[in-house]
Amino acid sequence: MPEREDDQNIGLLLFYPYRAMEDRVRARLAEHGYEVTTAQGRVFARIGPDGTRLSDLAAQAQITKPTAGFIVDQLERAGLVERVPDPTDGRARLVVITDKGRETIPVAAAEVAAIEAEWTAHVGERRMAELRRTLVRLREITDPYR
Amino acid sequence: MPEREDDQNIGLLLFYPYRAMEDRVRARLAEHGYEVTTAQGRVFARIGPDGTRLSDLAAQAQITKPTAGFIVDQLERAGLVERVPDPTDGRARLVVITDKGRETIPVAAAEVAAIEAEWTAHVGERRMAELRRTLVRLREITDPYR
DNA sequence: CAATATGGTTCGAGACTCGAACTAATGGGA
DNA sequence: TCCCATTAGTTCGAGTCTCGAACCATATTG
Repeated sequence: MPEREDDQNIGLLLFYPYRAMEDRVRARLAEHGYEVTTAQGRVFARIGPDGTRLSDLAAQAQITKPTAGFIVDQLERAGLVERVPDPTDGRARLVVITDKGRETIPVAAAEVAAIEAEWTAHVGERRMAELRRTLVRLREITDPYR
Repeated sequence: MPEREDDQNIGLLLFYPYRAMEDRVRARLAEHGYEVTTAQGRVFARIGPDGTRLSDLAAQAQITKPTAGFIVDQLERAGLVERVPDPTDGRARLVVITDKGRETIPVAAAEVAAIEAEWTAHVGERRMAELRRTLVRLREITDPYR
């Protein structure tokens, strides 16, 4: 993303807090014994409550099916997810979160909440609420899925 | 970054527009014959007007020195940057943008401007200005450098 | 029931990243 | 002046991430 001149480039500005959050959530999970890489986290975070197909994970994370399969293999070896047959389609399998995988969710959520609290303390309630609203709006035109 | 429940997780929300921008800038550069990968772009974007040391690039991009060296090797082979001796320190070298490398800047800047215009059209002037202000504030506590 | 489409996997290769160990030059003291 | 801890950068080996192309199995369509 070459681009210079006054680092107020909004792309970079979006990146800093995103990276900070991702790094801290990963660090927190590691403290609790869950060694999850960035790539694994991005896939894992997109698994729905009732499981999600590999193709859907790939589409939403904007990675190819082989890449998604590679990541799911790792998550499966780590015991965080498993592949079960999709009852509605014999070709498909659903990637579902295991009980062990589910344990990570409150840990991650707590860290996210802590970070959001810090950010709110720094910029104020109003700005944080506004930030969230604007990002939700932007998602409408920047996230091809949903 | 495992975390679910209501995709209003602000980490993800930051990520969507960031990714959209990065992808489009890269695509635009490719159209103009500049094949720059994500990793290369992130390093290139941090080279200052008078050149920057490898260690500084690594620190700012939060990658290790070997990784930064690997990327700079590629950019150098592509003719976009070169390493020149640092006149103030015999151990160091400055990574500087070549004339060819400089040609990419207006191309990327134009695409960034176009995207910002689209975003502004979608959320409004006021919200965009507010978004930028808030992100600048957040950078103060999420970017260890600067 | 053939033809096409869809869900996933396998294969081979390239890009990215790191930690550890190393070389070269700097900058303080004794 | 000379030694040595520090800093800038590279080399090495290994592991992770990513993709395109080719492939298999099951659905779906006409």
